[in-house]
Amino acid sequence: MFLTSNVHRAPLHVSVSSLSQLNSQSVFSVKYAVKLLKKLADDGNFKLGKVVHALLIVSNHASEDNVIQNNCLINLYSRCGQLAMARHIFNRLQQRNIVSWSTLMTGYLHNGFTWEVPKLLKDMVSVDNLFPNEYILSTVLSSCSNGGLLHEGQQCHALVLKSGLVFHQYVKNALLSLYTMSSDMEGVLEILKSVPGSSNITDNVVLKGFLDHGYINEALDVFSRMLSEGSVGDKISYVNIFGLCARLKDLKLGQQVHCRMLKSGLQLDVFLSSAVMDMYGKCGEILGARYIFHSYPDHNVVSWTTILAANFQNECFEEALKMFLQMELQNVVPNEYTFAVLLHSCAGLSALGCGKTLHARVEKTGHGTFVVVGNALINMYVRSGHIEAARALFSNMICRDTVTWNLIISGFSHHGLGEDALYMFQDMLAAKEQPSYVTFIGVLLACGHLGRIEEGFYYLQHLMRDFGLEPGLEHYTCVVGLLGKAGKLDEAEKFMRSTPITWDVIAWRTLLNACNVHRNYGLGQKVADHLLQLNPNDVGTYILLSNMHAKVKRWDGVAKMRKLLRERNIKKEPGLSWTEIRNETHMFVSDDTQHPETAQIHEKVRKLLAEIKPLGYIPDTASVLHDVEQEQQEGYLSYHSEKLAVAYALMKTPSQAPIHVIKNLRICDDCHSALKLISKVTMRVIVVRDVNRFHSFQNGSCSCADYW
DNA sequence: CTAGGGTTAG
Repeated sequence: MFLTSNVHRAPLHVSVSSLSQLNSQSVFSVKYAVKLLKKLADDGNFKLGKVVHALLIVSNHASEDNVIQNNCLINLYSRCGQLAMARHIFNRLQQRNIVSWSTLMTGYLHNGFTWEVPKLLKDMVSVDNLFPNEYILSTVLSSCSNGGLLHEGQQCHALVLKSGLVFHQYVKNALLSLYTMSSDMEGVLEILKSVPGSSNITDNVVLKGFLDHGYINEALDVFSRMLSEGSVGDKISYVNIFGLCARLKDLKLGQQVHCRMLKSGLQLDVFLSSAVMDMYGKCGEILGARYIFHSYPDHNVVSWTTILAANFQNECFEEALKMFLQMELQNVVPNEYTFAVLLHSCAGLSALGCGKTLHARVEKTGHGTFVVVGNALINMYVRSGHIEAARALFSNMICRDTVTWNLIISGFSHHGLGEDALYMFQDMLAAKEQPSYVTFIGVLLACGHLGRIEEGFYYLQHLMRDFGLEPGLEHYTCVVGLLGKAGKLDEAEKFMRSTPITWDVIAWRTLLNACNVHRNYGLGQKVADHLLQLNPNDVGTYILLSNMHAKVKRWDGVAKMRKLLRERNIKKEPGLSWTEIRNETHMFVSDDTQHPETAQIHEKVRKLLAEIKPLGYIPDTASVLHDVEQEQQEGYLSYHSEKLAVAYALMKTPSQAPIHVIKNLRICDDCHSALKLISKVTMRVIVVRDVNRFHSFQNGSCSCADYW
């Protein structure tokens, strides 16, 4: 074993056998023993450390009053994770100094016993009458921030001020960490303002602190100062700066930083490669993330989870699940974040079977008790249409956070369970959980479902502000939907014109949709014109407009829309529906003839339509453009993808089983009325997830109350 | 002889 000494002399060759030569008094100078012990402590070499300790005892070099050497021994044992031994030596010291205390404290801190460190400080002051120096204070402050000891930390701050050691950089940085830990960013700014001087470490502490607490402009300030001072030097700085780019979703900036990093010659390590992957993933550049993943092949759980997350964030859900299999083959053990990403990927696919398998697994491994996993499970069940499973999970959760509440509230809203959503919101307030920006989107959606206009406005104009939240575009769009659904179209339009905000396509389409449902042709045309001005190639607008023309039987309008679509060569996404039967996903395209059982499926659809005709089903030819761009054909309706999927599921599942179908577009009017009646004649629950919401068809009606 | 900053979920 080679130990390289940091002093100017030839490297020491130290091994157990060569140490036996040291068993004579002449070789063991005190100075040499200290150097040796320091080296062994730095390397965490417990085995050799013990040998040296033993030799010191045997050779009568271990005396209780050799303070420096004993401090080295305390350091050695605590650095090797042998805290009990370190404490034992400390207890037996005849003489000790402030370094003995400092070393012991560091031992407690690094071995996770953070709460013991302030107690040691108390003992040190009261028993030995020593006043803390900069070493002691920075260690105690670090212990307080690591252990979340806010109260003790504040007391230390008082000591720091008393001693005048704030101006010591180590102490200042430890204080900054403490204030960051307690989310007191104003306190951080205060310290930065009053204490001059900053190192790379200061920059990194505050950069990460600002980032974690949403102080983005302050983080950018730090970054630009680092650039101007040329101090973007080491890996940790880059990790934090990539975090900033990821947060900003600024791909250009991220690429520039990446270039700078490459030019500076810094080599990737597992932290840095994860940070770069994460940046590319969050900035929507999945290829960049994959490139980094392959260029630094020494992966751990975190870097694996990062690449899985990058795939998930870029909607490569299947790829994320596939890569997990590779991860398992490499014997990398997943953690709670890994499971959260996987469950969210299942949610993206509505892959219930896969989600359930993962659910069983996290229950078995114990990961199910982590909030991130619980949240991901709720999301997975919500998004695969099993709102009751989500409800049960929610009520069994041991600890919940804001996200948990947001998920269940918006889950209920998307499933048309407005009452449940609002009750949950009340529960959330009763549980003293702070509602967030996202919470109110779910709440306003619920108000929309229930037609509670006044209540919605109360939340928007008063309650949100009571919680210090400024309503945003999403909330205002919910209000447009709320007014529109209640048929107050002119008010909705007035609201849009009078609210000083830049409305997006989604908001205008919400109004257009309301005009469509309420057959307000005049306003609808106006809104559609505006929408087409914003985006002349927007397929969604053409479809809604055409449906509207059809509803008021303006066939010339329908024909015009089709002509426009053809002229502008606008291709519509094909309508797809899929359903999972016994862990297998079956995909259907409208007018599908690829499926091996096409003949039987079509026969089933015809039978179902014949069965519901006596209940009042009239094929609605106007909806056709929803799924095809060609001229409408007689009988074409029968082959809409969701009808095929439902028919197939009816053929292949037991008579009591609920049916779940996922669709990539909005469900069309005709399928909607057909499925309502099919749910009645077959006595089945049919849940369809379309792009916007869930439709739960049961006994002839739908949870969306025929408005979507 | 003793002290500080880094990656993954929404």
